[in-house]
Amino acid sequence: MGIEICMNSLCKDGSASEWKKGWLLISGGFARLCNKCGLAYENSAFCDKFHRHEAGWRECSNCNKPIHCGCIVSRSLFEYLDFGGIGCVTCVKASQLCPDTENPNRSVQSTKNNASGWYAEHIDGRLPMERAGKGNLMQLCRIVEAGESSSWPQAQRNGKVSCIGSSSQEVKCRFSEEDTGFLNVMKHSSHSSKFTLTENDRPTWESKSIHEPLSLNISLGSSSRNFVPSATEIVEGRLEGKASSPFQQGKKSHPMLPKQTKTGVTMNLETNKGMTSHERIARPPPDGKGKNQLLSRYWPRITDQELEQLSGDLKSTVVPLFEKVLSPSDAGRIGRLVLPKACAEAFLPHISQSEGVPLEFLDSKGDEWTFQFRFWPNNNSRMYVLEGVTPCIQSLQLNAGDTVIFSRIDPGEKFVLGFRKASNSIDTQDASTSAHSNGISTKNTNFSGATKNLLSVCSYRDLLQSRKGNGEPYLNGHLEHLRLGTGTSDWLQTARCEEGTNKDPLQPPGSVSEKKRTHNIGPKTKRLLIPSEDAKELRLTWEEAQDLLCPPPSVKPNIVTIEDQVFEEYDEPPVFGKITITNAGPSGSSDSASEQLENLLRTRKDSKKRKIVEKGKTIQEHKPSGLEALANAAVLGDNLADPDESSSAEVTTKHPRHRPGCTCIVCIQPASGQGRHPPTCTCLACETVKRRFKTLMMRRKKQQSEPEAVDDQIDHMEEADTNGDASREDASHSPDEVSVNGGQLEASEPSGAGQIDLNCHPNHEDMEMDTYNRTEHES
DNA sequence: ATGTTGCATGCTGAA
DNA sequence: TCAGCATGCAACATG
Repeated sequence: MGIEICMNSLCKDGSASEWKKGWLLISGGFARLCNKCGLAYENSAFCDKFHRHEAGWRECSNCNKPIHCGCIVSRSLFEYLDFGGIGCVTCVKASQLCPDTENPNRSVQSTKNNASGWYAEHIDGRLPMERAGKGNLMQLCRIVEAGESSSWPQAQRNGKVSCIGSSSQEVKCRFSEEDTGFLNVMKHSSHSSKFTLTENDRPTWESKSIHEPLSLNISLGSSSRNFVPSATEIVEGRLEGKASSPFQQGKKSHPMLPKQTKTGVTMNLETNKGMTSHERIARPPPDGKGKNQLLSRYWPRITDQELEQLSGDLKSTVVPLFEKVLSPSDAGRIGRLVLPKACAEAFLPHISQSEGVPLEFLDSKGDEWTFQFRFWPNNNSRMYVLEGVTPCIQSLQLNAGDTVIFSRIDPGEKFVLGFRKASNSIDTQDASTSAHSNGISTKNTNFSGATKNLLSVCSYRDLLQSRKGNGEPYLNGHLEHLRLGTGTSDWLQTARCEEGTNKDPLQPPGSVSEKKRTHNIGPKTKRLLIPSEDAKELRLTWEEAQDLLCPPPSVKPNIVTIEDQVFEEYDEPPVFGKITITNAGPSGSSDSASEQLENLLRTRKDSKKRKIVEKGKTIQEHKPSGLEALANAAVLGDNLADPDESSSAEVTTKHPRHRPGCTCIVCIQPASGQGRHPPTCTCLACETVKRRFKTLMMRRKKQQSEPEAVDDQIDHMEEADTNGDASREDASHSPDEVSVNGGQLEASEPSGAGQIDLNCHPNHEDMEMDTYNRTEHES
């Protein structure tokens, strides 16, 4: 260690016998001061004594006490004020603990004077207790004393982390919530005069020592009655365990202070950026029964901006209560949304009868809904549900995995049902277990007519942008497809646009029917993009596979009936690979792939019924096999051509796997247009079928005699074999059934299925020939 | 046949 | 170990 000198640049005394701690250093630790300078610092007279003639002196806006701003020595001795100017800690403290009734116009909304520095230090994990500035310590102590902090449990502190994923961010979030506690403690009870401190105003050790006993029941973001206990409440120790009903408490509530919801983090960001925070914060629940037991997963995660906007637009307080990730059951047609018991008992009216009570909700579009809030007896307990939510869920186009945010309008007894869309299953999972679900809350609540849009998906997009910019990893994969303007107006505009596109809440454009939704709950089934894994799960009947075909653009098909089955006949091979939903039912073809897929799935049921009806009918033997092969080819991808043809096969746009002149069963569909082919028909199709049947029979005989030789081939045709075997085993099936079985595409490895031949796969031929054989014999 | 309702069951995560 | 909750299911209602 080198020679120690007083860190007062005007002193630099290196011979002091006694040393004192000075101000908190940016790099950590404390300034080392000689006894003389240290005493000056302790007496808050350092700048007065040593910096008297330097620039940067300002006066407290309240008491006019001169403070040397910009000096590290005095950084903890003042706060910046919202409306400009600074306030010395004494005045700040006074305004915190006593509602400013004498000077309501003087906002002491504090931002921070040293935000970035400390913040960065926190992020870095360098949080030495001893780094706390003296003024901060004093300030904190006063606050704590005033708030009887000893009675504050720390229960809520555990939820601090959830909102952010990385460790550093956890720290960040932790501070934010703690700060919120602070904010709440310090805040004024009116909009015009409130004072909030942010993390940087706190000594670092606060988070480790004093905060340990601190409770953040007073939550963040909470506003009203339940959220923000007044200083009086704090002093009286009524913060904790006041399990009075929210409604009861509401009567004594304070107007919500939107800005007070800013957390330390938020404040930091805002201070630094001059803009409203987009941080999505897991807000500890407001005061309410059992709030202490509320799992953090239910903490409402709502950005400050959203909350501000909400409150501003509503001209009232919106109190985020809790949120819940919708389960399939919640989002299903049953119309019952299971409420977390703790949340229900904490924030919703107490109900003694199972029938419950109706509760009025405003959804994000401003629509009013009335849900029955009730419970069921369940294991000597209760299970709380909201009944009749289906229309609302539909209106908001919510699905399993999305998050609904329950808020309350204050004053008033109405609830606000916000939501946050889940972008994918990851979100769904995470959202249920941690706070880093980062969907966007999209809420449009039209109350006063001007702006009905409140929290909404759009705001989530906003968040996305801001956070993605920060490289928040947990946002990856979340709503990347969403874009949002950066400002509130954009946000609202977007929300309104969204609203405008959904004039009919019960039938939102692009929304699937209730039935479809019921059967396709969850993000995965809603995805337009079907990854390969999912695609492999797709199983098509030959009829459905038919939908994968469409005529060449310039070709008009002839209608051919073969064995009571109607075919489209093309002079040229059909284009392959596009779902056209040619027989998709009343709606016909759809524009979007998802709708088409849903139509496809929907019609599958009809197809099966049809097959049952048609059971027993004979079918032209080549027909299913060819289509099966097509179906297989459609799903299984490349290299499906016959080995004999694969070498020369060239993918064309008209018929990707069939070269010109291909004689596959599809390409050679009879051109007679006369319908049913007689058994003696010698058309190309029938001749081919017959020829292949003979080939098949020969191959079978050969297989029986040389099973091993065929096994090799089978190994390369696993998928087709499965189908073929199934067909053979189920010889009693009707041709249609056989075709169905054969046509269903197994989720096989592409490599293994790559040998399926559109033209004359032996096993398929086997199958089809079986069918054909039976058919011929039956006829 | 389909939808609704009330409850039971079993899994999961928290204590 | 147990409470909470997602979901199944039977009884009932409705078309």
